[in-house]
Amino acid sequence: MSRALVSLVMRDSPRVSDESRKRVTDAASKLGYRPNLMARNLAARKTMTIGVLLNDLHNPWFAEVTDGIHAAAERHGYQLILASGRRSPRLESRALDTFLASRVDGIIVAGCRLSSTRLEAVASEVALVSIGRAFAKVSFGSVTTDDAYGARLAVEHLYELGHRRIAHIDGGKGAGAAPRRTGYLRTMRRLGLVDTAQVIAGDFTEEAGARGAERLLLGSMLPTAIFTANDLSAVGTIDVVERAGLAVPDDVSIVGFDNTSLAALNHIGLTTIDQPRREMGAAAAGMLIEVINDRSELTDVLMAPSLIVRRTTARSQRRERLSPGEIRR
Amino acid sequence: MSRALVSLVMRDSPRVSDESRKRVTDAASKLGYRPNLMARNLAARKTMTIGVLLNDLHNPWFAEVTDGIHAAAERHGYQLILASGRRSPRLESRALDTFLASRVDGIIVAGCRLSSTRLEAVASEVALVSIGRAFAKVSFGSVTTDDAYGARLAVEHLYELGHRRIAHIDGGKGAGAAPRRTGYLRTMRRLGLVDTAQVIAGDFTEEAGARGAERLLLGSMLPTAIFTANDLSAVGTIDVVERAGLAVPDDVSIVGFDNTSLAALNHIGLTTIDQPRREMGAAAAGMLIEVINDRSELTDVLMAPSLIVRRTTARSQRRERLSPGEIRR
DNA sequence: CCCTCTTGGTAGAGCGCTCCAACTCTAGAC
DNA sequence: GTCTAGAGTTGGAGCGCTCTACCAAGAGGG
Repeated sequence: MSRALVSLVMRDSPRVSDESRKRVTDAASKLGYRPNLMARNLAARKTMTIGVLLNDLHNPWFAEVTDGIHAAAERHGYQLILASGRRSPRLESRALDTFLASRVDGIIVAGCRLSSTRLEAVASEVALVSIGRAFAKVSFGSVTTDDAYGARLAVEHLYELGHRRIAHIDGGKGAGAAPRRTGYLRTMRRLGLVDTAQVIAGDFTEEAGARGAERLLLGSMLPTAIFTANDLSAVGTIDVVERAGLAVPDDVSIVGFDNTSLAALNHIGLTTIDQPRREMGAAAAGMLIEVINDRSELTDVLMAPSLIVRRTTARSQRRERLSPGEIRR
Repeated sequence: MSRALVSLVMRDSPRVSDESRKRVTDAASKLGYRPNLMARNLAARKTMTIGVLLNDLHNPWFAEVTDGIHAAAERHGYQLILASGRRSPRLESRALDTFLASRVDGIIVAGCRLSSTRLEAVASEVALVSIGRAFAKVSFGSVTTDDAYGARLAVEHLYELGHRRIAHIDGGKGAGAAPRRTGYLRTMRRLGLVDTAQVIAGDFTEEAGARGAERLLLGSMLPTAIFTANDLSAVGTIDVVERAGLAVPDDVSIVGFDNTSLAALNHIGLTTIDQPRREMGAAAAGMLIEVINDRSELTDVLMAPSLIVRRTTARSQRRERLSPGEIRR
């Protein structure tokens, strides 16, 4: 048997007779032979692998997006290699270099904080899709939720419940933070609430949500509702608000963003804006694979968010403003 | 300049003069040259890569263990490739095949559900360390917490608070579930509580915690305390208990296991058994790298768990048993 | 009976690196 | 002035595959 024959069997080509296929597989299992992926990829000049860069393994959002990517990739015979950026642009950048050096066929970055210039450079070498963050005029694709619209849904929900003093704890430079912030501000303006709008700086973490809540409690204008940039922040905010002796939602209503498994925990029951996370992952992987196989072009896909009402929002009590002294007992 | 010289520069060998090093790097950046990892690994017969198999991206425990692995690997110049088993042994097994085909230098499996036979087969090809689950008489290493002792800490804590009817919602076939179960049973026996001991089947998920709690509420012997196999289950249990109109910890105390970020959320404030997750990851990676470089042998490392008291446990009210009717209002 | 076509198989070049042995220079030792 | 010892560099083999020819043999057509 020739080397080439074995190669054909391993790639299960139809050009082999059943007899020699059997002979090869028998011999292979007897010898414990296992094709060397590196040699194969080197010779074939493709890897059937997609590199997936996750920004923060600690945020359940990424786990759920990954599930969607995984499902779509598997359907097309692609493998995944994951890397965690651990919320550090330096590590993110390094992970991308590794992907490029490994000659992955395509890259998906989820919630990536890297500059469009850096991503553009990567995209010039291999097809790339960004999830959760869109970029203007770039040569790579994106799959995002309409974050601005999501923010609008959140604010309108609170408005309909009678809230007028609605604050926003934002996501800083995080993916999707900017459109959520502007969506909040635009909606507040449209509803005639410019005077009471306030944006507190955050960064998508629980701690940021807690710090933001502390600043609001100390401030001169205590809001009756808080819209946070994501669920993780919302949980931090709830903690601080409750510890200050205020009740959620009776004294302060809170809306998160993402509808991660965290928000869905009954014990938390967070009202939030849903992103179709699995679908986003699947859409990104699907588009990427089409592009890898030259069947289509990279585009920007916008998914529709929706409001999920749980137990952290309620009708505003319109109670008079409390002084900080009364609150922090 | 010869190919070999470029190769030396790329691996920054000390045997190159500063002058030619500069010439090479200049030319490389001008041409946008990027070493091909596959070719390098193929020729070098090593990959400087560790494959990490995570059982469930949705459980924060894995994110935290991965942080530890990452830190140790980076310190020694090793890269990580992650794979998610998505709680399915079939996918776990396939991911291991991919690792082997990619010729990773070592493998770490975290919370893996695969049989010792299967892992043994993998370990015969490449160094392997299991985190969170120990195996008897095998040729691969492990890093685990003393789960039985952790369970004992939990039960003793509850006992000291005056609880006598303590139930356990277990982790089924999950990693570490068995020793936690036996640790619970042994301690109950030692404390003379055999009669009231009861183990409810679970599987380390929130849903399992919820279902387990439902069964306990319907059962004839309502416990005053519940020890769950992990934090995720504990959260599910809390939900159901509270929804049934009982207060945690006033009516029912609850202890989790793992001390994940979930337990630490102030809003949850779960009393739990801490596992040094980062240290476990770091120890596993450290041991693996030592073995890869033939500097030591694989061993079984046992870490000490500790009790973290938060707000889901309190002194038993020793109230008389409620009938199911009274409870589920 | 010759020719073409198809099916199943094979030889050999090459993918882009590393590694080894060997080679060329200096520079210092005696 | 010769010898030796590095320091720096290089050619070539080889890692384990795929891929592009190309070949042999039997089937079918005229």
